[in-house]
Amino acid sequence: MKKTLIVVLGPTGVGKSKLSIKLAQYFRTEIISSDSRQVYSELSIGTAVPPEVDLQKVKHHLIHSHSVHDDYNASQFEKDVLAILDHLFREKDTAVMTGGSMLYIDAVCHGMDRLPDADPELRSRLIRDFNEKGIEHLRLQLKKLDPHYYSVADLKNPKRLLHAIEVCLITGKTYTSLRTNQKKERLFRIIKIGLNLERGELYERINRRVDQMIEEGLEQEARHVYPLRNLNSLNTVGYKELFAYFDGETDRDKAIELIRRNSRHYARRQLTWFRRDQDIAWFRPEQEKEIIHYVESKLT
RNA sequence: GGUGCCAUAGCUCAGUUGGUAGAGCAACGGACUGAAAAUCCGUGUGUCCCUGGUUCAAUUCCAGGUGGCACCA
Repeated sequence: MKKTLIVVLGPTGVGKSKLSIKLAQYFRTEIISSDSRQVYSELSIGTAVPPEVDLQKVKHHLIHSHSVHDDYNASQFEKDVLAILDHLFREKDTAVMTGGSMLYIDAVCHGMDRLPDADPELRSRLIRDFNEKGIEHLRLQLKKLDPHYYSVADLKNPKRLLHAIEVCLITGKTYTSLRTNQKKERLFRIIKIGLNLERGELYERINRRVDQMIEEGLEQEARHVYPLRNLNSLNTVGYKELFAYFDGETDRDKAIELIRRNSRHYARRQLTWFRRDQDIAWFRPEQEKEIIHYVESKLT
């Protein structure tokens, strides 16, 4: 029998975790989190890690598996998930993956091209150059290293330019030549379940969840990691806004309002990304029966 | 009940010496291959409260109405 990965995706706060537990229980299997921030063990409240009771019900993978000090990325995630699945599929026919990190989901479903690991020293040098000389400097460098990518790149986006440059410098090849634009073959079947709500309803849920996080002690959690604020892992909604408050740049209410807004913006970006994926079957989060029925119809 | 002020975008407001309007915030659309909860690009979405009058033309002027606020009774 062909093994199956059931992917539950959707905007933040829509109710993915709850449904995933139901699915995992129904199919007697385990859950892999596809959330780029829940992997960090220092973060719980602000990343909406499921409560301990839920984690007890079903085994979860890649939650609190790393530290904010670790360099983690989508490619590493792809490798980690494939290893977990390899192990899991020896015993189970299905597995559930749930989370909203778009690139991470695609890394598992489509695969990432083989590129070199980032060299921390080179990266910080390039960042320093960018800060001192501006984006024009990055553009000129890229134009020399990879004229083709330069012609199609988003020339206003420093991260994109910088990454292409570092890949060229490390490999001695052009970034273009390493981008295959091909889906990787997977040995398992993938079923994508998308959860969504009417926009106003979703925003209400997001706003309410932020208030709940504050009640549960998000401020204290953020204060705990405040000294590490420069780590990329802490460039995260729910923390960066509170850091600004701790710095005295805004007041508390303003910071909380910004968390709400930035969470809404994040949800929108997620929906934009998912919209173009034709493989997703969309449901409302409470349609458990319909979803199970849909999955079973795909399994036969 | 009387007098005065106000009514313009989802919100707070600006403006048009009469030629159908614009800021901030919010909102909306898009991109995305190893930092992705990141990063970047784009978009005013409007019965200018209603009805009538004056006028070639009214969101703007006039009258009445409705609603809100303030003060006086």
